[in-house]
Amino acid sequence: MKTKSIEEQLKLIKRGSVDLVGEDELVEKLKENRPLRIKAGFDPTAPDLHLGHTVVMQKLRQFQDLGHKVIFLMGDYTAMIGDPSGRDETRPTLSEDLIKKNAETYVSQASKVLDIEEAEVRFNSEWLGTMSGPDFLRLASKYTIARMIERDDFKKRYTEGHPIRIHEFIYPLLQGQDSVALEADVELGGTDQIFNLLVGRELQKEDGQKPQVVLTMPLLVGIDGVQKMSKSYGNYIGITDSPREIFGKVMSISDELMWNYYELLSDLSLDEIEEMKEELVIGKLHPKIVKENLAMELVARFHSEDDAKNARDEFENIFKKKGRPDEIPEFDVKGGTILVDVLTDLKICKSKSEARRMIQQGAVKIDDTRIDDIAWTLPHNSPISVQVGKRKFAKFLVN
RNA sequence: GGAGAGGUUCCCGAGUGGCCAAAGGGAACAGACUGUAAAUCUGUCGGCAUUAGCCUUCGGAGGUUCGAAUCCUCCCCUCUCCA
Repeated sequence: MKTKSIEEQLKLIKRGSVDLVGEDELVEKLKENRPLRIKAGFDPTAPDLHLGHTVVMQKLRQFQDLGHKVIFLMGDYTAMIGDPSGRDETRPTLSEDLIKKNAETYVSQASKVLDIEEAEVRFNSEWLGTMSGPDFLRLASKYTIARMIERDDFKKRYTEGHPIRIHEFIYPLLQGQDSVALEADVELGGTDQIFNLLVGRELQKEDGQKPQVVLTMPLLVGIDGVQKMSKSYGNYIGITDSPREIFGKVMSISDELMWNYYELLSDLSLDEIEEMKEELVIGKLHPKIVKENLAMELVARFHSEDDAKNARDEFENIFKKKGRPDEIPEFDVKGGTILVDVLTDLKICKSKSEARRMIQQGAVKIDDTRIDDIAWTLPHNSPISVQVGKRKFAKFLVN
Protein backbone atom coordinates (compact mmCIF):
# COMPACT_ATOMS: atom_id res chain seq x y z
CA MET A 1 0.00 0.00 0.00
CA LYS A 2 2.82 2.40 0.68
CA THR A 3 5.64 3.48 -1.45
CA LYS A 4 7.84 4.88 1.26
CA SER A 5 10.30 2.74 3.15
CA ILE A 6 10.04 2.32 6.88
CA GLU A 7 13.05 4.53 7.40
CA GLU A 8 11.52 7.29 5.34
CA GLN A 9 8.25 7.00 7.16
CA LEU A 10 9.93 7.09 10.51
CA LYS A 11 11.85 10.18 9.58
CA LEU A 12 8.72 11.99 8.51
CA ILE A 13 6.83 10.88 11.56
CA LYS A 14 9.51 12.06 13.93
CA ARG A 15 9.96 15.43 12.31
CA GLY A 16 8.96 18.21 14.65
CA SER A 17 7.86 15.83 17.38
CA VAL A 18 9.00 15.93 20.97
CA ASP A 19 8.46 12.50 22.49
CA LEU A 20 8.25 9.20 20.72
CA VAL A 21 7.53 6.46 23.23
CA GLY A 22 7.93 3.00 21.78
CA GLU A 23 9.95 3.70 18.68
CA ASP A 24 10.91 0.03 18.34
CA GLU A 25 7.27 -0.92 18.61
CA LEU A 26 6.45 1.57 15.91
CA VAL A 27 8.97 0.01 13.59
CA GLU A 28 7.45 -3.40 14.25
CA LYS A 29 4.01 -2.07 13.49
CA LEU A 30 5.18 -0.43 10.29
CA LYS A 31 6.73 -3.71 9.22
CA GLU A 32 3.29 -5.27 9.28
CA ASN A 33 2.64 -3.16 6.22
CA ARG A 34 -0.95 -2.29 7.07
CA PRO A 35 -2.64 1.03 7.65
CA LEU A 36 -1.99 1.82 11.30
CA ARG A 37 -4.73 3.26 13.46
CA ILE A 38 -3.61 6.73 14.41
CA LYS A 39 -5.66 8.31 17.15
CA ALA A 40 -5.85 11.89 18.25
CA GLY A 41 -8.55 13.18 20.50
CA PHE A 42 -9.94 16.67 20.78
CA ASP A 43 -12.30 17.75 23.49
CA PRO A 44 -14.89 20.10 22.04
CA THR A 45 -14.73 22.53 24.92
CA ALA A 46 -14.85 25.64 22.77
CA PRO A 47 -16.76 26.40 19.59
CA ASP A 48 -13.70 26.73 17.42
CA LEU A 49 -10.40 25.11 16.71
CA HIS A 50 -7.32 27.25 16.75
CA LEU A 51 -3.80 27.04 15.41
CA GLY A 52 -2.67 25.11 18.47
CA HIS A 53 -4.88 22.23 17.42
CA THR A 54 -3.55 22.31 13.91
CA VAL A 55 -0.04 21.39 15.01
CA VAL A 56 -1.25 17.93 15.92
CA MET A 57 -3.65 17.85 12.98
CA GLN A 58 -0.88 18.53 10.51
CA LYS A 59 0.96 15.57 11.92
CA LEU A 60 -2.19 13.52 11.48
CA ARG A 61 -2.32 14.68 7.93
CA GLN A 62 1.17 13.38 7.39
CA PHE A 63 0.09 9.98 8.62
CA GLN A 64 -2.81 10.11 6.21
CA ASP A 65 -0.47 10.92 3.38
CA LEU A 66 1.57 7.89 4.36
CA GLY A 67 -1.51 5.76 3.96
CA HIS A 68 -2.48 5.27 7.58
CA LYS A 69 -5.94 5.45 9.09
CA VAL A 70 -6.51 8.54 11.14
CA ILE A 71 -9.07 8.45 13.88
CA PHE A 72 -10.36 11.91 14.64
CA LEU A 73 -11.81 11.39 18.06
CA MET A 74 -14.20 13.89 19.50
CA GLY A 75 -14.06 13.77 23.27
CA ASP A 76 -17.67 14.70 23.68
CA TYR A 77 -17.87 12.64 26.84
CA THR A 78 -14.55 13.64 28.33
CA ALA A 79 -15.28 17.28 27.55
CA MET A 80 -17.83 17.14 30.32
CA ILE A 81 -15.05 16.42 32.77
CA GLY A 82 -12.42 18.72 31.41
CA ASP A 83 -8.84 17.63 30.91
CA PRO A 84 -6.79 18.73 33.91
CA SER A 85 -3.54 18.54 31.94
CA GLY A 86 -1.39 21.58 32.38
CA ARG A 87 -4.03 23.34 34.37
CA ASP A 88 -3.55 25.00 37.68
CA GLU A 89 -7.20 24.93 38.43
CA THR A 90 -10.27 22.84 37.76
CA ARG A 91 -11.95 23.44 34.44
CA PRO A 92 -15.53 24.50 34.46
CA THR A 93 -17.85 21.76 33.33
CA LEU A 94 -19.85 22.18 30.15
CA SER A 95 -23.37 21.31 29.19
CA GLU A 96 -24.03 18.45 26.79
CA ASP A 97 -25.78 20.72 24.33
CA LEU A 98 -22.87 23.05 24.06
CA ILE A 99 -20.44 20.20 23.60
CA LYS A 100 -22.53 18.72 20.83
CA LYS A 101 -22.55 22.00 18.96
CA ASN A 102 -18.85 22.49 19.39
CA ALA A 103 -18.15 19.00 18.11
CA GLU A 104 -19.96 19.74 14.88
CA THR A 105 -17.86 22.78 14.14
CA TYR A 106 -14.68 20.91 15.08
CA VAL A 107 -15.26 18.28 12.46
CA SER A 108 -15.99 20.77 9.73
CA GLN A 109 -13.02 22.90 10.68
CA ALA A 110 -10.70 19.93 10.84
CA SER A 111 -11.36 19.37 7.18
CA LYS A 112 -9.19 22.40 6.46
CA VAL A 113 -6.18 20.36 7.45
CA LEU A 114 -7.26 16.73 7.32
CA ASP A 115 -8.84 14.68 4.63
CA ILE A 116 -11.87 14.24 6.81
CA GLU A 117 -13.55 11.92 4.31
CA GLU A 118 -10.76 9.43 4.75
CA ALA A 119 -10.59 9.83 8.49
CA GLU A 120 -12.61 7.84 10.99
CA VAL A 121 -14.57 10.34 13.01
CA ARG A 122 -15.66 8.95 16.36
CA PHE A 123 -17.21 10.21 19.57
CA ASN A 124 -16.11 8.77 22.86
CA SER A 125 -19.57 8.95 24.36
CA GLU A 126 -20.14 5.90 22.15
CA TRP A 127 -18.36 3.64 24.61
CA LEU A 128 -17.82 5.82 27.66
CA GLY A 129 -21.45 6.87 27.78
CA THR A 130 -22.61 3.29 27.99
CA MET A 131 -20.31 2.20 30.78
CA SER A 132 -22.07 0.85 33.83
CA GLY A 133 -21.21 1.72 37.39
CA PRO A 134 -19.24 -1.49 37.90
CA ASP A 135 -17.45 -0.96 34.57
CA PHE A 136 -16.49 2.41 35.80
CA LEU A 137 -15.17 1.16 39.09
CA ARG A 138 -13.17 -1.53 37.37
CA LEU A 139 -11.56 1.13 35.26
CA ALA A 140 -10.88 3.29 38.29
CA SER A 141 -9.21 0.36 40.05
CA LYS A 142 -6.53 0.14 37.41
CA TYR A 143 -4.57 3.10 38.63
CA THR A 144 -3.35 4.36 41.96
CA ILE A 145 -3.39 7.76 43.56
CA ALA A 146 0.36 7.69 43.97
CA ARG A 147 0.81 7.22 40.25
CA MET A 148 -1.68 9.95 39.49
CA ILE A 149 0.07 12.53 41.58
CA GLU A 150 3.33 11.73 39.84
CA ARG A 151 2.05 14.17 37.30
CA ASP A 152 3.66 17.54 37.48
CA ASP A 153 0.52 19.55 37.16
CA PHE A 154 -1.24 17.58 39.87
CA LYS A 155 1.81 17.64 42.08
CA LYS A 156 2.08 21.37 41.67
CA ARG A 157 -1.52 22.00 42.50
CA TYR A 158 -1.27 19.64 45.42
CA THR A 159 1.80 21.23 46.94
CA GLU A 160 0.46 24.71 46.33
CA GLY A 161 -2.72 23.86 48.12
CA HIS A 162 -4.99 24.18 45.12
CA PRO A 163 -7.93 21.85 44.98
CA ILE A 164 -7.84 18.75 42.82
CA ARG A 165 -11.17 17.09 42.32
CA ILE A 166 -11.57 13.38 42.12
CA HIS A 167 -13.07 13.47 38.66
CA GLU A 168 -9.85 14.97 37.38
CA PHE A 169 -8.09 11.77 38.34
CA ILE A 170 -10.60 9.90 36.23
CA TYR A 171 -9.88 11.84 33.10
CA PRO A 172 -6.65 10.13 32.05
CA LEU A 173 -8.30 6.76 32.59
CA LEU A 174 -11.14 7.64 30.27
CA GLN A 175 -8.77 8.88 27.63
CA GLY A 176 -6.84 5.66 27.99
CA GLN A 177 -10.06 3.70 27.68
CA ASP A 178 -10.60 5.44 24.36
CA SER A 179 -7.41 3.88 23.10
CA VAL A 180 -8.59 0.47 24.26
CA ALA A 181 -11.94 0.89 22.56
CA LEU A 182 -10.38 2.11 19.33
CA GLU A 183 -7.46 -0.31 19.39
CA ALA A 184 -5.14 2.53 18.57
CA ASP A 185 -1.68 1.79 17.24
CA VAL A 186 -0.43 5.29 17.75
CA GLU A 187 -1.80 8.21 19.71
CA LEU A 188 -0.86 11.78 19.05
CA GLY A 189 -1.13 14.71 21.38
CA GLY A 190 0.53 17.84 22.66
CA THR A 191 3.44 17.44 25.04
CA ASP A 192 1.13 18.21 27.93
CA GLN A 193 -0.75 15.06 27.00
CA ILE A 194 2.14 12.72 27.62
CA PHE A 195 0.77 11.41 30.90
CA ASN A 196 -2.67 10.73 29.52
CA LEU A 197 -1.20 9.05 26.49
CA LEU A 198 0.95 6.78 28.60
CA VAL A 199 -2.03 5.74 30.67
CA GLY A 200 -3.53 4.53 27.41
CA ARG A 201 -0.57 2.20 26.98
CA GLU A 202 -1.10 0.74 30.43
CA LEU A 203 -4.76 0.13 29.91
CA GLN A 204 -4.22 -1.45 26.53
CA LYS A 205 -1.69 -3.84 28.03
CA GLU A 206 -4.19 -4.77 30.74
CA ASP A 207 -6.66 -5.49 28.01
CA GLY A 208 -4.24 -7.74 26.19
CA GLN A 209 -3.63 -5.32 23.34
CA LYS A 210 -0.30 -4.16 22.08
CA PRO A 211 0.33 -0.79 23.68
CA GLN A 212 -0.03 2.25 21.49
CA VAL A 213 2.98 4.20 20.40
CA VAL A 214 2.93 7.68 21.86
CA LEU A 215 3.94 10.67 19.80
CA THR A 216 3.80 14.19 21.15
CA MET A 217 4.03 17.50 19.38
CA PRO A 218 5.22 20.78 20.86
CA LEU A 219 2.61 23.06 22.31
CA LEU A 220 2.00 26.20 20.41
CA VAL A 221 2.48 29.28 22.52
CA GLY A 222 -0.35 31.78 22.35
CA ILE A 223 -0.01 35.17 20.73
CA ASP A 224 0.76 36.61 24.15
CA GLY A 225 4.01 34.70 23.97
CA VAL A 226 3.55 33.33 27.44
CA GLN A 227 0.90 30.72 27.89
CA LYS A 228 -0.03 27.91 25.59
CA MET A 229 -2.53 28.82 22.96
CA SER A 230 -5.96 28.32 24.36
CA LYS A 231 -9.38 29.72 23.87
CA SER A 232 -9.76 30.23 27.57
CA TYR A 233 -6.68 32.42 27.72
CA GLY A 234 -7.87 34.49 24.82
CA ASN A 235 -4.49 34.25 23.14
CA TYR A 236 -5.46 32.18 20.15
CA ILE A 237 -5.76 32.47 16.42
CA GLY A 238 -8.88 30.64 15.36
CA ILE A 239 -9.17 28.64 12.18
CA THR A 240 -12.39 30.48 11.43
CA ASP A 241 -11.01 33.90 12.22
CA SER A 242 -11.38 36.28 9.30
CA PRO A 243 -8.38 36.81 7.01
CA ARG A 244 -7.95 40.21 8.54
CA GLU A 245 -7.94 38.82 12.06
CA ILE A 246 -5.50 36.05 11.31
CA PHE A 247 -3.19 38.43 9.55
CA GLY A 248 -3.37 41.05 12.27
CA LYS A 249 -2.87 38.57 15.06
CA VAL A 250 0.15 37.03 13.40
CA MET A 251 1.66 40.46 12.86
CA SER A 252 1.23 41.26 16.52
CA ILE A 253 3.33 38.38 17.81
CA SER A 254 6.87 39.05 18.84
CA ASP A 255 9.76 38.41 16.46
CA GLU A 256 11.06 35.71 18.76
CA LEU A 257 7.76 33.90 18.79
CA MET A 258 7.53 34.21 15.03
CA TRP A 259 10.24 31.60 14.58
CA ASN A 260 8.44 29.22 16.84
CA TYR A 261 5.34 29.64 14.69
CA TYR A 262 7.35 29.09 11.56
CA GLU A 263 8.69 25.85 12.86
CA LEU A 264 5.40 24.51 14.08
CA LEU A 265 2.97 25.85 11.52
CA SER A 266 4.70 26.67 8.28
CA ASP A 267 5.06 24.25 5.42
CA LEU A 268 8.56 25.54 4.83
CA SER A 269 11.37 23.14 5.58
CA LEU A 270 13.53 23.67 8.61
CA ASP A 271 16.43 24.48 6.29
CA GLU A 272 14.51 27.24 4.60
CA ILE A 273 13.60 28.69 7.96
CA GLU A 274 17.22 28.61 9.07
CA GLU A 275 18.17 30.41 5.93
CA MET A 276 15.71 33.19 6.63
CA LYS A 277 17.07 33.57 10.13
CA GLU A 278 20.55 34.05 8.76
CA GLU A 279 19.47 36.53 6.13
CA LEU A 280 17.72 38.46 8.81
CA VAL A 281 20.85 38.63 10.93
CA ILE A 282 22.89 40.07 8.08
CA GLY A 283 20.15 42.55 7.32
CA LYS A 284 19.16 41.05 3.99
CA LEU A 285 15.63 40.51 5.22
CA HIS A 286 13.43 42.72 7.36
CA PRO A 287 11.65 40.89 10.18
CA LYS A 288 8.40 42.54 9.29
CA ILE A 289 8.50 41.03 5.81
CA VAL A 290 9.28 37.62 7.24
CA LYS A 291 6.33 37.93 9.55
CA GLU A 292 4.08 39.05 6.73
CA ASN A 293 4.99 35.99 4.74
CA LEU A 294 4.03 33.78 7.64
CA ALA A 295 0.76 35.63 8.09
CA MET A 296 -0.01 35.21 4.42
CA GLU A 297 0.79 31.54 4.43
CA LEU A 298 -1.61 30.96 7.28
CA VAL A 299 -4.40 33.07 5.85
CA ALA A 300 -4.03 31.23 2.56
CA ARG A 301 -4.26 27.89 4.33
CA PHE A 302 -7.55 28.63 6.01
CA HIS A 303 -9.01 30.95 3.42
CA SER A 304 -7.35 31.55 0.04
CA GLU A 305 -4.38 33.12 -1.68
CA ASP A 306 -6.51 36.08 -2.70
CA ASP A 307 -7.72 36.59 0.83
CA ALA A 308 -4.13 36.54 1.99
CA LYS A 309 -3.15 39.26 -0.43
CA ASN A 310 -6.14 41.35 0.46
CA ALA A 311 -5.47 40.96 4.14
CA ARG A 312 -1.92 42.14 3.65
CA ASP A 313 -2.95 45.12 1.57
CA GLU A 314 -5.52 46.14 4.08
CA PHE A 315 -3.06 45.74 6.88
CA GLU A 316 -0.66 48.01 5.07
CA ASN A 317 -3.42 50.51 4.59
CA ILE A 318 -4.49 50.63 8.14
CA PHE A 319 -1.23 50.78 9.91
CA LYS A 320 1.54 51.78 7.63
CA LYS A 321 -0.26 54.44 5.72
CA LYS A 322 -2.30 55.42 8.72
CA GLY A 323 -5.45 54.51 6.85
CA ARG A 324 -8.52 52.82 8.13
CA PRO A 325 -10.02 49.36 7.88
CA ASP A 326 -12.39 48.72 5.00
CA GLU A 327 -15.36 48.33 7.19
CA ILE A 328 -15.87 51.05 9.72
CA PRO A 329 -19.04 50.84 11.72
CA GLU A 330 -21.35 53.76 11.14
CA PHE A 331 -23.60 55.28 13.74
CA ASP A 332 -26.37 57.84 13.60
CA VAL A 333 -25.79 60.46 16.22
CA LYS A 334 -27.26 63.78 17.13
CA GLY A 335 -25.24 66.92 16.67
CA GLY A 336 -24.60 68.91 19.80
CA THR A 337 -24.24 65.89 22.06
CA ILE A 338 -21.25 65.44 24.28
CA LEU A 339 -18.62 63.13 22.80
CA VAL A 340 -18.08 61.28 26.05
CA ASP A 341 -21.73 60.31 26.21
CA VAL A 342 -21.81 59.17 22.63
CA LEU A 343 -18.74 56.96 23.01
CA THR A 344 -20.28 55.38 26.06
CA ASP A 345 -23.72 54.89 24.55
CA LEU A 346 -22.22 53.25 21.47
CA LYS A 347 -20.19 50.94 23.70
CA ILE A 348 -16.99 52.19 22.16
CA CYS A 349 -15.93 52.92 25.71
CA LYS A 350 -17.02 50.89 28.72
CA SER A 351 -17.96 53.85 30.87
CA LYS A 352 -17.94 57.59 30.86
CA SER A 353 -14.92 57.53 33.09
CA GLU A 354 -13.09 55.45 30.54
CA ALA A 355 -14.16 57.73 27.73
CA ARG A 356 -12.84 60.73 29.61
CA ARG A 357 -9.63 58.96 30.38
CA MET A 358 -9.15 58.17 26.72
CA ILE A 359 -9.59 61.80 25.82
CA GLN A 360 -7.28 62.92 28.58
CA GLN A 361 -4.66 60.48 27.39
CA GLY A 362 -4.85 61.79 23.87
CA ALA A 363 -6.29 58.60 22.45
CA VAL A 364 -9.28 60.15 20.74
CA LYS A 365 -9.11 61.64 17.29
CA ILE A 366 -11.88 63.32 15.37
CA ASP A 367 -11.19 63.64 11.66
CA ASP A 368 -7.54 62.92 12.43
CA THR A 369 -7.31 65.74 14.93
CA ARG A 370 -6.61 64.93 18.52
CA ILE A 371 -9.28 65.97 20.99
CA ASP A 372 -8.19 67.15 24.40
CA ASP A 373 -11.37 68.63 25.75
CA ILE A 374 -13.43 66.32 27.93
CA ALA A 375 -16.52 68.37 27.27
CA TRP A 376 -16.06 68.31 23.51
CA THR A 377 -19.39 68.44 21.73
CA LEU A 378 -20.28 67.01 18.34
CA PRO A 379 -20.62 69.62 15.62
CA HIS A 380 -23.37 69.45 13.02
CA ASN A 381 -21.28 68.57 9.99
CA SER A 382 -21.36 65.01 8.75
CA PRO A 383 -19.89 62.50 8.52
CA ILE A 384 -17.28 62.60 11.25
CA SER A 385 -14.56 60.00 11.51
CA VAL A 386 -13.70 58.91 14.99
CA GLN A 387 -10.73 56.97 16.27
CA VAL A 388 -10.26 55.80 19.83
CA GLY A 389 -6.92 54.23 20.63
CA LYS A 390 -5.17 52.16 18.03
CA ARG A 391 -7.90 49.90 16.86
CA LYS A 392 -11.29 51.41 17.44
CA PHE A 393 -12.76 53.26 14.50
CA ALA A 394 -16.21 54.63 13.86
CA LYS A 395 -18.00 56.95 11.54
CA PHE A 396 -20.66 59.26 12.92
CA LEU A 397 -23.53 60.31 10.71
CA VAL A 398 -24.64 63.44 12.42
CA ASN A 399 -28.17 64.62 12.06
C1' G B 1 -15.10 13.64 63.60
C1' G B 2 -10.88 16.89 66.03
C1' A B 3 -7.16 20.96 65.56
C1' G B 4 -5.26 24.92 62.67
C1' A B 5 -4.79 28.27 58.26
C1' G B 6 -7.35 30.99 54.75
C1' G B 7 -11.26 33.38 51.23
C1' U B 8 -9.33 41.24 49.29
C1' U B 9 -10.59 45.00 43.39
C1' C B 10 -8.97 40.78 36.14
C1' C B 11 -4.75 37.55 38.50
C1' C B 12 -1.01 37.26 42.45
C1' G B 13 -0.71 39.67 46.92
C1' A B 14 -0.38 43.74 51.20
C1' G B 15 -3.76 45.71 54.52
C1' U B 16 -6.41 43.94 61.12
C1' G B 17 -11.35 50.10 63.53
C1' G B 18 -10.97 56.06 60.64
C1' C B 19 -5.18 58.82 56.78
C1' C B 20 -8.67 52.55 52.18
C1' A B 21 -11.45 52.68 46.15
C1' A B 22 -7.81 49.84 49.34
C1' A B 23 0.28 49.21 49.02
C1' G B 24 3.24 46.34 45.57
C1' G B 25 3.73 43.17 41.24
C1' G B 26 1.54 41.13 36.79
C1' A B 27 -2.04 41.65 33.01
C1' A B 28 -4.69 45.23 30.36
C1' C B 29 -5.43 50.07 28.17
C1' A B 30 -3.45 54.94 26.45
C1' G B 31 0.72 58.21 24.93
C1' A B 32 6.09 58.59 23.14
C1' C B 33 9.44 55.52 20.24
C1' U B 34 8.49 51.80 16.22
C1' G B 35 7.80 47.36 11.96
C1' U B 36 0.24 47.22 15.53
C1' A B 37 7.74 43.23 17.21
C1' A B 38 10.83 43.43 21.49
C1' A B 39 12.82 46.68 25.04
C1' U B 40 12.24 51.37 27.38
C1' C B 41 9.90 55.82 29.38
C1' U B 42 5.18 58.21 30.93
C1' G B 43 0.22 57.90 32.35
C1' U B 44 -4.44 55.26 33.42
C1' C B 45 -6.48 51.12 35.54
C1' G B 46 -14.88 50.45 40.24
C1' G B 47 -18.91 53.92 38.84
C1' C B 48 -21.22 58.91 38.62
C1' A B 49 -19.64 64.07 38.62
C1' U B 50 -14.84 66.10 37.29
C1' U B 51 -14.23 71.84 41.36
C1' A B 52 -15.47 69.80 45.47
C1' G B 53 -17.91 65.52 46.20
C1' C B 54 -21.11 61.33 46.04
C1' C B 55 -22.28 56.03 45.32
C1' U B 56 -20.93 50.67 45.08
C1' U B 57 -16.85 47.00 46.41
C1' C B 58 -12.79 43.34 50.25
C1' G B 59 -16.79 34.85 50.37
C1' G B 60 -22.53 35.36 52.09
C1' A B 61 -26.18 37.12 55.76
C1' G B 62 -26.77 39.71 60.15
C1' G B 63 -24.71 42.59 64.44
C1' U B 64 -21.38 46.06 67.49
C1' U B 65 -19.66 51.20 66.50
C1' C B 66 -20.12 58.13 65.22
C1' G B 67 -17.25 55.05 61.71
C1' A B 68 -15.38 48.25 59.61
C1' A B 69 -11.97 45.02 54.38
C1' U B 70 -10.43 45.25 59.52
C1' C B 71 -14.36 43.47 65.84
C1' C B 72 -18.66 39.77 67.03
C1' U B 73 -22.40 35.81 65.42
C1' C B 74 -24.19 32.33 61.97
C1' C B 75 -23.56 30.23 57.14
C1' C B 76 -20.80 28.78 52.48
C1' C B 77 -16.09 27.38 50.30
C1' U B 78 -10.66 25.94 50.14
C1' C B 79 -6.17 24.06 52.23
C1' U B 80 -3.03 21.57 56.09
C1' C B 81 -2.31 18.18 60.10
C1' C B 82 -4.57 14.36 63.22
C1' A B 83 -8.37 10.38 63.31
